[in-house]
Amino acid sequence: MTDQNIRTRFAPSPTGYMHIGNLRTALYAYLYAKAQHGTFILRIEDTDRTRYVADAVDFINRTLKLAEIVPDESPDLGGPYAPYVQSERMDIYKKYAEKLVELGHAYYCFCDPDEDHSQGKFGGYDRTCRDLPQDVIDAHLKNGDPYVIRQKMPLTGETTYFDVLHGNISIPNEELEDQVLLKRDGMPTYNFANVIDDHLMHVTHIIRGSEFITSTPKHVLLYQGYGWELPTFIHLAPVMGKNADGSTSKLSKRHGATSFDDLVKAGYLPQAIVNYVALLGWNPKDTNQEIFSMQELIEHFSLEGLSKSPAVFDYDKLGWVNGEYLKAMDAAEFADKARTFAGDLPDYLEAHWTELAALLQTRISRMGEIPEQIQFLINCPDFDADLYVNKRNKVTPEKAKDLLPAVIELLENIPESEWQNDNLYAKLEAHIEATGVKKGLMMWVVRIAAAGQKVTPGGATEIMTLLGKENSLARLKKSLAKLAEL
RNA sequence: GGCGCCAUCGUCAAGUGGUUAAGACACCGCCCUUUCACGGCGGGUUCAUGGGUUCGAAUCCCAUUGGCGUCACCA
Repeated sequence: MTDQNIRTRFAPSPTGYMHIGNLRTALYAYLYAKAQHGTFILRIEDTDRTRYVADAVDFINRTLKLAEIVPDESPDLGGPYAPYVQSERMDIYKKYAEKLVELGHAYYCFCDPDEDHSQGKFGGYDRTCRDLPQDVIDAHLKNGDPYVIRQKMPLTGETTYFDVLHGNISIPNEELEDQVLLKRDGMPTYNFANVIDDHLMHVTHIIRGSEFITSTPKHVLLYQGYGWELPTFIHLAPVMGKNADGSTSKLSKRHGATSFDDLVKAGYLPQAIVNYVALLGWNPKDTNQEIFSMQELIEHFSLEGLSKSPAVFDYDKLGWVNGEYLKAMDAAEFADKARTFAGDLPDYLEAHWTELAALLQTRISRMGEIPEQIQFLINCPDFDADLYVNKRNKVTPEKAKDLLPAVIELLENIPESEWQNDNLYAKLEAHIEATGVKKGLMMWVVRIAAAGQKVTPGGATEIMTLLGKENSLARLKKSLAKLAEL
């Protein structure tokens, strides 16, 4: 029922940034391996010295850990095919590159990359080095001249491979250039190291982005050149972002927070991000469920559920998923976590934080909204009398002016020690009954006068509870004074 | 531009020749309500276009259009 030998890998280059598209690729590779009781490998592809970023490997480790994507083999963990960092495997690539030359599928090229060459089809180089006599090659090598090793592509015919999502894909061989395998600095290129490592590490399923669809024939030719068995290819559709004009393009920084890190900082829970991202381009075949724990994702995951068309990243839906996680959180846990996003608070709010957090818990879709949500409790907004207008409850500024004095008097008689929500509510309710005013009208007036803002987390009495007696009355009086000017 | 991939509501999507074309987000309306939110109920000309194949097409084929990718000593 399960194949113990399934092995997938995530092979990022260390850029210090975990794009949401890469995270999704890692997730799917992980989910597939785990769903099949297989092995998930983390391999670092750091063959570009010019793009190396310090601490980037730590960053990747931390990110994967936060996302609960845990490798079975990695640079830190080691494993049967260590090392798992490409820059530590240079001798391996050199050996295999030379072997491919021997096999007749690659050749030495001594062209200078900075020099202009006769323009062949492929721009900066031509294929003349293919035909270099052996004695010329030997002389260059003996002389210690710099060189690269290029793959020798077939000039005719086409190369076909099978992709789980797309079926057979064929590319005419004449479209394939004699790509560099081993660079001048001795480092392998992605297209080479990737194939060597995937084979050596016994990767069975290559799950990666669709940008590699066109270069896969080159990889296939490499496997065939060595006489190696082909892995199974799965090319994922890209994650898109929505542009201001409504069009879409591959998700990038201009679409806002698009790295896992950015999203966490914006107040989305790691599990919620993973949950949402899992659904971007995949959906379970056996359920309409939308909220999944990592364990549930593993249980439901199958390659058949992968989508081959691009998916647009939707912050609204992410917000909904995150909101579901937020609401499901233990109240105390939410309060703690939310507190770290709230910033500096005045004493009265600090004292009422548990209540405030409870009000926020069902109202926000991400923690980053908290400061703006509670700002009105710290500084009363300077508001206009129009704010009192509410059609449904038939509220007008005039009515507010009529009702407020009695409320203020009532509240002034409530001792500080009895200034709690239930009591305030009870007192106001009694007052409402005594005066015969509609509850909605009265509460609206009080809430606006105290909050100075149309939409608030919590109703009139809840806000006054948070503000405290002194503060509430000060606000009410000030509001009344403003109304008196009318 | 060559080559390649893709195409179901605004978005994520189910669907694999015969369905009233699911579900979710968003949106709109109603209910609930001390505002908002939560929750409940309800709503919407969705199969890019044009040709085929077929008794029958969102499903198969071709073309067109559009989107995306790729064409580095980056990955």
